[in-house]
Amino acid sequence: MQQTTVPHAQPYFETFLKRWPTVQDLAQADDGEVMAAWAGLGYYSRARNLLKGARMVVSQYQGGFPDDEISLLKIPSFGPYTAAAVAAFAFDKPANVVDGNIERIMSRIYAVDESMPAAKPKLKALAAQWVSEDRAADWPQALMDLASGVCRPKSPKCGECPLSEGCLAYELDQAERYPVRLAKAAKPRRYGAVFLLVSNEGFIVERRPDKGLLGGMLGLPHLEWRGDVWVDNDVLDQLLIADVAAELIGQYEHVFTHFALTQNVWLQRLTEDEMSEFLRQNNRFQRLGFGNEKALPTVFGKALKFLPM
DNA sequence: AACACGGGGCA
DNA sequence: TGCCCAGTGTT
Repeated sequence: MQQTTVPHAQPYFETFLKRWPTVQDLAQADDGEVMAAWAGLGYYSRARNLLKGARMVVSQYQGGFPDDEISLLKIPSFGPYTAAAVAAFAFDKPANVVDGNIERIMSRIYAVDESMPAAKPKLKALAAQWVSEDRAADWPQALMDLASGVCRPKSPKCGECPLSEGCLAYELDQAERYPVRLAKAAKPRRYGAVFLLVSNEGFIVERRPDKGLLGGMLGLPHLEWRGDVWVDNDVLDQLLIADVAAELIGQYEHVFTHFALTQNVWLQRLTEDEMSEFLRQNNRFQRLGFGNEKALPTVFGKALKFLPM
């Protein structure tokens, strides 16, 4: 769930456990199937690293997880948070489990005025004082539950909080001010054009390289997403199939972590023969049948919604 | 230490 | 519109 809300992640979690019930099953999974199952969740490097981690656990530990934080931390997809969380929740070991929730609680109890993210080391040190040898798993769980339900980012319910006595932010009547965050720089905007090369059976996609944005995912062909506005004539010069008429059928907006995208949607209708011929000459592309749109990241799923029914 | 990396829900 | 989410890996 790293950086993802529980309600968003939960159905994916259920699907994953049904399809790959054990770490051995996941280690043997097909990479493309795992990436497709992750589509829509975002932060796709997590899926690649989860697979790497599963394969390492099976090869190094014969499929049984190590139970100490130091060893867990060496597994791909395990960072400081996850290593501590697994040590505590799976093995009931004392561990300093610090996620965004616990950072918020600490910043309020101690009224930490240093701004995020610079304050993170200080908040982690403060959280260390709350690690308990007794009921090691219950303490971080209780703090996280308290943070999500009571010590919420907006409108904290200090009147219901068992820790309000001694909470410096509460005594200052400024709970909502913490954690202190500086205003973020405005998100830059980029512009692009995406191409729907469509036959009666499906449409053309490509497997994106493992590194970078949407790495390892299937994607639609598109112009590079750049900071300057496209010109339609330029787009027409860069069609993958030059001798088939292209029609501009829509435009949409999509927001990534570090930029916003305005994208035009271009449609080219192909016969089955034209598509087969194109695929024969362009190995990096493949056809995805209608009905499999869920294998695509959201930014491309949005483009397909412009297809006339 | 700073940056790259998705997407959805909510005020 | 901006914030935040059971953060990690790379530069």
